[in-house]
Amino acid sequence: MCMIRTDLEKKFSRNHVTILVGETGSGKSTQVPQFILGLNNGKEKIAVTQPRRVAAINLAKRVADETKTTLGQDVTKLSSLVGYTVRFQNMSSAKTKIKYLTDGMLLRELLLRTNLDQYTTIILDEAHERTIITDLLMGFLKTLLQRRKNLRLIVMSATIDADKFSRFFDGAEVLYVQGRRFPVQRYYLSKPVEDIVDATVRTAIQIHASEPMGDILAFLAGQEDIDKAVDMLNDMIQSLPKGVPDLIALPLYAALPPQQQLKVFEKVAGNKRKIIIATNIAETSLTISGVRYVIDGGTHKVKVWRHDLGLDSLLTMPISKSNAAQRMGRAGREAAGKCYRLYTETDYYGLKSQSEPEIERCDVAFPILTLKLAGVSDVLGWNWLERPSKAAIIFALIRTVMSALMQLYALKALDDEGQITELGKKMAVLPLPPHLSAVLLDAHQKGIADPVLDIVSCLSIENLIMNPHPDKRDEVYEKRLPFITASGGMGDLVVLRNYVQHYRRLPSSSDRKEWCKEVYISYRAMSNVEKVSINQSEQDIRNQLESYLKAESTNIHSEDKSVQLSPSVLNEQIIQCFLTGFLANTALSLPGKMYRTIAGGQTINIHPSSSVFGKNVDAIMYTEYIFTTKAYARNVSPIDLEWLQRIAPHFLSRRTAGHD
DNA sequence: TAATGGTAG
Repeated sequence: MCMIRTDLEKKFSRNHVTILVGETGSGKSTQVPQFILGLNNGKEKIAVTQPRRVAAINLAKRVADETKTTLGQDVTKLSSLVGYTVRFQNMSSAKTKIKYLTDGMLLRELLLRTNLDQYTTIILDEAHERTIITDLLMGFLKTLLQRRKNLRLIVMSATIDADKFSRFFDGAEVLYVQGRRFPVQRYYLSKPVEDIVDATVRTAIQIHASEPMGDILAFLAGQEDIDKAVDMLNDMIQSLPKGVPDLIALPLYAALPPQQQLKVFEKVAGNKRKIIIATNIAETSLTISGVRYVIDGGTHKVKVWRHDLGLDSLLTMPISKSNAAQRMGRAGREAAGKCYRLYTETDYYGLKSQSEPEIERCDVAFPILTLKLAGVSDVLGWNWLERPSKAAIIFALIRTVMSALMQLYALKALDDEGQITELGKKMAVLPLPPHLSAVLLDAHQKGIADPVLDIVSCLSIENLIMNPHPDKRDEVYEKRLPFITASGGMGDLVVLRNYVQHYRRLPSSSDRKEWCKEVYISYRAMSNVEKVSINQSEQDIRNQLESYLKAESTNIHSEDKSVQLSPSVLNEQIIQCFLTGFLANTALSLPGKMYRTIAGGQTINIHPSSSVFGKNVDAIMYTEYIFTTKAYARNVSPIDLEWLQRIAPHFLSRRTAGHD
């Protein structure tokens, strides 16, 4: 770091709030906490937040190495100076001096113990990524600093947002540190290309034929393009002239089975070169050593919340300059590198300097409920980091916040005056999106939490059911068929529960692994849904949710009734619980296998991956609604119109007036 | 009969 330690220490001990600017890899995430620890004879207690779990865990391990201490909970070890806390693992104790944690964890601590008295210093790392949670933390911390005059805050960021952060914290001092990085040569296209997959493949072959050894990392937007590029490269490799080294093409995206993901980290033996074709997972989340060449396709997929329709859409969009810089940097981590941008230099200068913060593009039901829980009544006037300057932004914010408030009102989390209800408080504490919290609490009240927990746990984990490569599709679907048949046409939620029940009944972990592989379900994800044996420091989702419910049961009558019910009656009741959370996601049959949503009157189709696809049912409920080539409902269950009439008579009669 | 950027609790 170019700024010397004593200078930084002087500034940190004097400043209430400091903005520290430095590129990823400058060592600030491991060094700064150790500087702080030295300030006050080791009396400091430091929380360092990270947007991602892996980063929190790895940083804690590195600092433990550097300080020659062991990580952990074990308080008998005097040396347990460094620890970490993430959702599934707590490796920290009351003695931990430097605690790395995900920003979501710090947010929970803040909501449960408002003053964060256990810390003397809070370090928010990677603040420039502008996740919803980091943004919320900054707002809450700004208020907290007024109450806790002795609390030190350090916001660490890449260059771009430093001034904005400084202004937000009333002109906090901005300090700069420089990391060690190698130069990366940039190349642009002279004119735009039409087929980005083809251009990526040709660039890769050209690098391979003419450049010195070193691995290649290429960025494309999605799984489809990546699989296509890998297939094309594998075909072309066959016809490489003799004497040219071997080229090994590997895909990388989150929905890929973990085993295949690991392959990108393996060193290739001998005279060979690796090319990894990845989504933006390789931009921040995974670092692959040995990369000297980057090919940047210039696009990524972003989730955009259409509050007018109440649906998420996934769009392929141009990246921002800061994404481009991050991608380029991947070529210069170990030595000088080269970056091939598959767009023109003019196009580059036309890119936005950064992507829109998450809070501006996503469903804000969760952040709004969080603010309400924290006692904020005027959510529009709250000190949002994004101080809206343009009327358009204010308008968008109002519309987004209003639709989130309406959703929360419909879920009975807010009352007529917009105040948080008792139910809303319980919902806000559960680590689930508001809709799923509503479902689970309803199930708990009805005494069927047990089976609903199976399903809710599955829905709240990412990349559980994987998408097989087209070659293997039929084979995998055949293995899944018995579980679909066993659902008796009750829909995808019941199918999901059939999977969990089967998994649970398998006798050994190798059986479970093997079965997951057959049906293309992620074993790693499934073991987070439900771990069969649990260490003290580990918890799975099902257990975590169950313990929240137990803490709630003092005033709710809830003995488990699910075992007394026949399977079909139970399944009906399960779906009725989901209706209380997903009332807005219901649709009635139209001629021609189309459906019309009850709430908005839009036409939608059942996604072909659903077990209800092609069936003739009067009405459906779905937990996911996405727009790709058409509007699709995914995760679909048939529903009975009587249930709707019973649960929400007003909703149904008002909405279907005129429907014939 | 079509298709799933990445995170977090």
